[in-house]
Amino acid sequence: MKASHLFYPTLREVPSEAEIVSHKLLLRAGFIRKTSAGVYSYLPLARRVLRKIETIVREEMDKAGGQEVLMPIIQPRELWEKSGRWSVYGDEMFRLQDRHKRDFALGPTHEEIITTLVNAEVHSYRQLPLMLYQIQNKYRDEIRPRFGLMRGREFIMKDLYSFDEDDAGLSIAYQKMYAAYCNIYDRLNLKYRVVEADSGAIGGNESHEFMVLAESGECTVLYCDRCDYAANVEKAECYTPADVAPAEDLKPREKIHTPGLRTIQDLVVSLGIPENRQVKTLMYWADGELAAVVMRGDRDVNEIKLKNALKCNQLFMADENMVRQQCGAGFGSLGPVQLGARVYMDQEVARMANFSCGANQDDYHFINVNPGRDFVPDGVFDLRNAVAGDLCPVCGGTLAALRGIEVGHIFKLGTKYSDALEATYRNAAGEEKPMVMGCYGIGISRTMAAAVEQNNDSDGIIWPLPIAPYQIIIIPVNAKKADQMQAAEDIYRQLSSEGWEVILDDRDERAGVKFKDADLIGIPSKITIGPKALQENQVEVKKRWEGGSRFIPIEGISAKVREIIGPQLSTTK
RNA sequence: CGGGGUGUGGCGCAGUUUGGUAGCGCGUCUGGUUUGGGACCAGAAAGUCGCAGGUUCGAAUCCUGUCACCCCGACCA
Repeated sequence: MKASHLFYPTLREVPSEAEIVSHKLLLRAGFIRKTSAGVYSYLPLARRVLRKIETIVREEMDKAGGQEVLMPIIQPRELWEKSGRWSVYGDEMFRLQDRHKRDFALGPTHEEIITTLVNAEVHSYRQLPLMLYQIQNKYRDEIRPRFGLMRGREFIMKDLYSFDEDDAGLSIAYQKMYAAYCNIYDRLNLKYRVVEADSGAIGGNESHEFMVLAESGECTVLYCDRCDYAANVEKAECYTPADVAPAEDLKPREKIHTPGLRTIQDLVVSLGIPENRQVKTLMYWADGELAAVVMRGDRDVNEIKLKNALKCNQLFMADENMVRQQCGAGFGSLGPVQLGARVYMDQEVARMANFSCGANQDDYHFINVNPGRDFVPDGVFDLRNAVAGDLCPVCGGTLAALRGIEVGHIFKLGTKYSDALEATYRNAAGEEKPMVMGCYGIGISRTMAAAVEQNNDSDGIIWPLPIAPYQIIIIPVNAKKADQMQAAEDIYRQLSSEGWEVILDDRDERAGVKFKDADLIGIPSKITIGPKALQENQVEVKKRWEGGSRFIPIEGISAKVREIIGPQLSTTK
């Protein structure tokens, strides 16, 4: 491709809307343009990258036994009523009406469609197992779209759905997908980790997330330094050794006057009580009932764990006025001792002794409170977020934390959707059984952003070779010099004919401009044709991902290029 | 939805407090000089100041309403 014809409008300045590096660079390098909040156009360079990611994903899905389909984006309300998700999905679903005022949704996901399809066509165990997948746009009216492609309202996603006779079949499918996903991220050349995850609203039991590691990641990943335990912070268990008892004598409880002191920090500052000797009490509204969560002062509540522990459907922070009515004190003065609500205690608190907490009376706190003696909780669970430094729940090693971008997520769904949508089959014994399902997603457009997030420098993007929009860019230093252009054309034709994807920057720009653009758009290797080297029939080859360059003779350039850049990749458009 | 902020040539911004009919840098176009890391000189084009109403002799500027976008939070691939 000649740069003079390539549509890649680069920007010198960063559009003010961009916050994170992938968003800034994809805009600046002419890969994407925004149409509306969370909705983007993909320009030619981006299209090529997306296609390469898709190709790798497709190859691995096919290899694992998947078959590609294409399904409607516009989906009728009835389908979503059947699964019960028309109301559950709420405002996050884009909804529209046709001319007859019939309701439709823009598909946020395709469980309903695919299950209905399979239900209609699959009736016998002889037709199972079955793995179908699609790569297409999905729509979620996010509360707050942000970070460019990272959290869009329209995004490209691969979803594969597996249908099996039983749990054993599902496990096989799940393992195949797990392996396929590892292959995919290996082939994409991205640094990632697989973590245990909560399966959330989609349902099911076992679930793993694939996290591309990057500073700007929205997820916190905890992993063990000794074994291969790794989990999303939402899921990571906090391991509390059972044998550790409080190592101090219990002191008598005292009520102290603490005018105006409301926060953990207030008590640290005014009374010198460290955060980890305090307990905080947070009030939740769980399925219409007030629930207090009691936790060490420096910890954060994990609402997913809480929701799972209480087995409730709806959970949100309680309103202060309501709490005051029922408990007699405001948020900053609550404690588990004789509280007018059910008390759920984080397991860590059981190991604490002589801590301080609110006295359920404004401007008063207790000190030297002890669980068991001063109050008995209605339940003790693991309710806090794990943090770096915690003990590994598997081997007792130490957990460390990393930031990650969730680019893939695999679930065992079980029979949740097949029950709701009556996707059944006849087994060998002639019995009617629900199919056992799994679903496996990869954010394609998000993966592109994640790749940039992980691979960039102050000059721009550094595409991993397997997904680079082009692999080589040829830059004649001066487009007006016929000998340079001639050499550039020759090399361009030769490398292109050998299957390399090459840009020839034939624009009549100064060398600096061409170098800057080449670096910005992140082409992995650059061949510069300058006057001095050309006299000796040489050109300069430079890799985007490392400093330094080398001069090589034009004669026999293909072999040299292969040697320097790497073997020609099989990935096709 | 709550809190904060911004809308002014393609991009980044100033001007708004104190009303007088729009300016800077980058980019674009023309000509010339340049040519190994975002050149220089000369000239030019391009803006209903987000939109609608109002106040005023006069509104980018004041008032009312409205829309869009960004950031923080609750939610999520």
